[in-house]
Amino acid sequence: MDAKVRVRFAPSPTGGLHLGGVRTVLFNYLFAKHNNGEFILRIEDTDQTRFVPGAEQYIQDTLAWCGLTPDESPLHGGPYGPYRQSERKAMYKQYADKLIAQGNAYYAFDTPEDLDNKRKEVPNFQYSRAHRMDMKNSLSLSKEEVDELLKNNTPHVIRIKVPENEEVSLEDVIRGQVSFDTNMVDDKVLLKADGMPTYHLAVVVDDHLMKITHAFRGEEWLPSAPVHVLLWKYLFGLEQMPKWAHLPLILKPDGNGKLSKRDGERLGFPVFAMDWFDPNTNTTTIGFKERGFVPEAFVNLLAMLGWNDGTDKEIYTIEELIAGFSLDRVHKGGAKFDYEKAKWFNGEWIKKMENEKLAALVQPYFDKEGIEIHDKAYLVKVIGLVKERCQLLPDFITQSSFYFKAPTQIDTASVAPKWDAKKTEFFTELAAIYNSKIESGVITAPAIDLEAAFKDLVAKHELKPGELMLPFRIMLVGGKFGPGVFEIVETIELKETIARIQYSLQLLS
RNA sequence: GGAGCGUUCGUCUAACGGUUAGGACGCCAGGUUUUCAUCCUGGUAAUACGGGUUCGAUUCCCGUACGCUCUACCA
Repeated sequence: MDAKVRVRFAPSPTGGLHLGGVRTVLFNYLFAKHNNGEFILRIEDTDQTRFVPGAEQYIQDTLAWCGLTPDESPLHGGPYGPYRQSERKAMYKQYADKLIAQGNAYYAFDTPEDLDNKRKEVPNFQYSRAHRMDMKNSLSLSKEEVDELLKNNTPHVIRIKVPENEEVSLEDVIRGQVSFDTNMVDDKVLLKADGMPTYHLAVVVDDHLMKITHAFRGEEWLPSAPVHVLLWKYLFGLEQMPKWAHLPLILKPDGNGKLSKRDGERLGFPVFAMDWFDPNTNTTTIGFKERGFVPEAFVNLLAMLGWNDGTDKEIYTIEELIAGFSLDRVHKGGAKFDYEKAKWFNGEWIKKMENEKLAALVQPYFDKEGIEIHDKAYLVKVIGLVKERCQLLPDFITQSSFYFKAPTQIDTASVAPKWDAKKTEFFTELAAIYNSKIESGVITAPAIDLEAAFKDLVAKHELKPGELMLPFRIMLVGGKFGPGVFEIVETIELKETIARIQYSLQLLS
């Protein structure tokens, strides 16, 4: 009973991975690592009609970005492969056959049209004990008829025969005991006409074959859990069944309901982990990564959606999450996603991150803006100067581009009304002083010295510093934002400062 | 319609059956920053409702309401 913990994330490759999906991965991962177990990625691609090229790669890339690397996967391989259900197709049939032989399943020959008609005819139709004898299957037909149909390769499915008047229950790790009346459960299809298993069969067979000890999935699966429990009972025995945990849903911020891609578009925030290009629609949906989230923050904020360790701590490294994670502190209720708080998490992580690491993450955004970085060390320094005012990675562009090139837009409107000849005179002399320093070999000076010199000059001109500071700032960065004025001067150096003073003086004259 | 699950500030959440129901985000006010942001201080705001059980219910039980999920040869 003390088998090694093995968990799996089993997505179907149909599109981008959204918040809920990544959080399921995360909880799997944290649980596995906390218990020194293994985390497996299994691709559930049994529905050929919904297969989307690139989606599997996308899932692997997303896991890699988040740092939630599986121990076994289609990419990494492993002792229980293949890890793609489409490649395991041949394995499932024997289990379906076993169920038939045991009388726990039966062949059904109804066409999709038959089913459609029946659903129209009978209100609230369920393919179950109430109606199964009205349908065309190996329970309602004679043995001869069935043999004939099978011999002729008549398209058919295999359905589970749900027993009558039984109570099926499972002990959910998060929810406690959950019970179902089998009279309310319908005869789900197990093996489709194309020979592929449905999720119901595949999940049970693969979890068994892959020695899964704990099965986590979204709460939306709870209603079909009795089918899975029944299959475990018929196929492998209940004592072999993994422990189930049905995770709470991530809800849309306004109103109720599961968070969807559309909500993100409507409200203006990402829902997918990374950019997802859908080849069918030829559109790209923005991801958290591209919006400027760092993976550490993304993982951190997801962990806090439905779990906490009982303390007030909110910022966690992945190591701390692994150490503290426990399923009995996972919530039952769904959590509405709050983008404002998500950004706060990212801001906290940016503040806490090494400048060098940040520089590497920020560099692509500068490249995209066409801002050339000649000196890596200079970028690292600038990042240290502005990081506490950035929440998302692209904020570094607006907060620091003036360190690399002169602002093109100068907010002269904020200073022009109070501008006069005395100020022009002041800045002209300031530029001249800086120039003479350059001529004597000085490139820059410490901010405190620059400030002292500036104030001396202000006094000499019989002006007030308050009147000059804002104009100076605007000359340097273009607007009312940014770090301390003299820190900027120190960093961009005297020559560049003079150029910016002169440029603005022109605009103001 | 049916089944299952859920419900503490606007949001994320804490609280052995005994707390002035705590923290965080947001918002508001003040301070720091001669800008903005950060930061600091303070404020705002919640146990869905009704019955039990109990000396005492946010907490346990029942009911109601509301919400969600599922109800496919999709997962």
